[in-house]
Amino acid sequence: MEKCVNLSVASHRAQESNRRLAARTAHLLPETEGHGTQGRVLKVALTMFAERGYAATSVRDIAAAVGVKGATIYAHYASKEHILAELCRIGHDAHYRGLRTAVLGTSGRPVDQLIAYVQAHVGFHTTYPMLAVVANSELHALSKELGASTFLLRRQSVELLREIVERGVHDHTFHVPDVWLAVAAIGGMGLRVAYWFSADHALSAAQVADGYTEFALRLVGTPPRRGTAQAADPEADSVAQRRPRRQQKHEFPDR
Amino acid sequence: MEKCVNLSVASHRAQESNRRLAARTAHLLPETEGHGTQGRVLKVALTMFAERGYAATSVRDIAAAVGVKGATIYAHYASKEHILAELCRIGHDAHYRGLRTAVLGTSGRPVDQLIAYVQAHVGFHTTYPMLAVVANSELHALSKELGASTFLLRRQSVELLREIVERGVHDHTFHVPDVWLAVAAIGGMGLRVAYWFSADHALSAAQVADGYTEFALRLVGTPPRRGTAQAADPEADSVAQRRPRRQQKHEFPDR
DNA sequence: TACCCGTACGAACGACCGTTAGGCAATGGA
DNA sequence: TCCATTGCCTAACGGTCGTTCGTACGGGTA
Repeated sequence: MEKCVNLSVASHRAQESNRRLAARTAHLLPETEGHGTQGRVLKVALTMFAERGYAATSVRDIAAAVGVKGATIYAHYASKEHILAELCRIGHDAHYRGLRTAVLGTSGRPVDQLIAYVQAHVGFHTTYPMLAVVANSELHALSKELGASTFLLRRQSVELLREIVERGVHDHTFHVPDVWLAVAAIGGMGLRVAYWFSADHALSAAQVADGYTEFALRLVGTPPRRGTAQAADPEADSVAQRRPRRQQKHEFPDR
Repeated sequence: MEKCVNLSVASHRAQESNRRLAARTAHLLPETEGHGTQGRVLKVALTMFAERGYAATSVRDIAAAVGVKGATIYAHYASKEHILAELCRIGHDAHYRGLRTAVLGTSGRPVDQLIAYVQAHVGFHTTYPMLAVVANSELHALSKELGASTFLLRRQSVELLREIVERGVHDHTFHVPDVWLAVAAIGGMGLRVAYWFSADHALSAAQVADGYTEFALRLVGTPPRRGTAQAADPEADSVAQRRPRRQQKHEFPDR
């Protein structure tokens, strides 16, 4: 046993079975993807925070991967925590805006809104897995001050789903034992997608989104329109039986 | 801005909105709960790993909370990673054994097995939230050698659910667009319970387990026997309409 | 009595931590 | 040509990290 095996070294040998998430490439938002050193720092930090965790990633680690010395980081960000804060804000902001845009672009019926919400929710987690992992599982490392705007966005995302479910229950299209429980279940199962999904997964992002949309509709107790989904055949898009086709691509680029 | 604000200090000021999990008391298994220093180390480490994360918790932090000096920890554990390894192993072992016992105590019909599985799955996450959080979100910090047995247990837990769903699809009681997707959704939504559930939650552990069981049954497309769940009334136990009553307490102590 | 073993300690090792200070070269507008 | 700005550097500060070493105390055993 060596004298001093430190965190970053230990994390480096993480290989396959114990990977934190399946995705291998950091995907930042197109409009946020800067081309200078500052943007590269953000992208590298995203990858490392997602794979090793915030606390296990040092400023020098990020700098080395960017191709710069540690001190240079501080010419672009006030502190390591500010980098995390920006990533969390970007992630939750994109997430919430995606949900909001999708939901607002529907008829207004709770069923349609739920479909749009889950499509956008799952779509975000398949398109930006690393952003989702960092924004969700490193949030606790953020101080109250630096995380304030992020916490607000997260509350709004949950609240948006809660209102949809509540309205669906109210007009008797949804039937759930408890509104909050359904919100937690739908939100939670979508969140977990970020950990196991990757571009080379057997299922495409659209298939995952469609499958989870079907699951969410069943979860809230909506009666199936025609038949129910068939097993084993990935082409059998059961959601298409309820709506003409998956609605707009909810602003996330296709893969 | 101070000269050197370090991780442990920064994590200490995490207060409310950004807490990693809602639970406040570490709950180790009764049979694992040692009374000596070794047991106290395990319990304290569980709390700190759950709240701050493995990498953000130092050996001296644990020692101080136990009331002992850092060097003493090494009289009981070979390394910090060995503590994490033991916690992960305990957690996944209890989880898998709970699932297995619950499923084996049923009639053998996929519906009954799924009910038993979800009850045990959710029950574990409400009873041992900290153990679940550590065992799941700190797993990536474990080396392949120290985590081998844990990785195996996790694969077995997922495989158990996969077989249940597969058999249900095969005998036409379940109808899902994709078996693996249903497994991921059911497993994932249960896993998230550990993060938001606590003893003083508005919903009891039993209500959460029953609600999620209902969700899982709907998710796999089982036709409702009589009516569906009613909204807003926590006493309306929809699962009870399918089965006489929640089956045995699947070996987790009641709260 | 002599011995051992489990438990706990202070001190230290060497590496790494986040962060700052100060300097140097290139750039571009006045 | 001068000057301010930008971007990056080296070096260092004050700590903390995981871990080891040598020691000491206390109780059970031979």
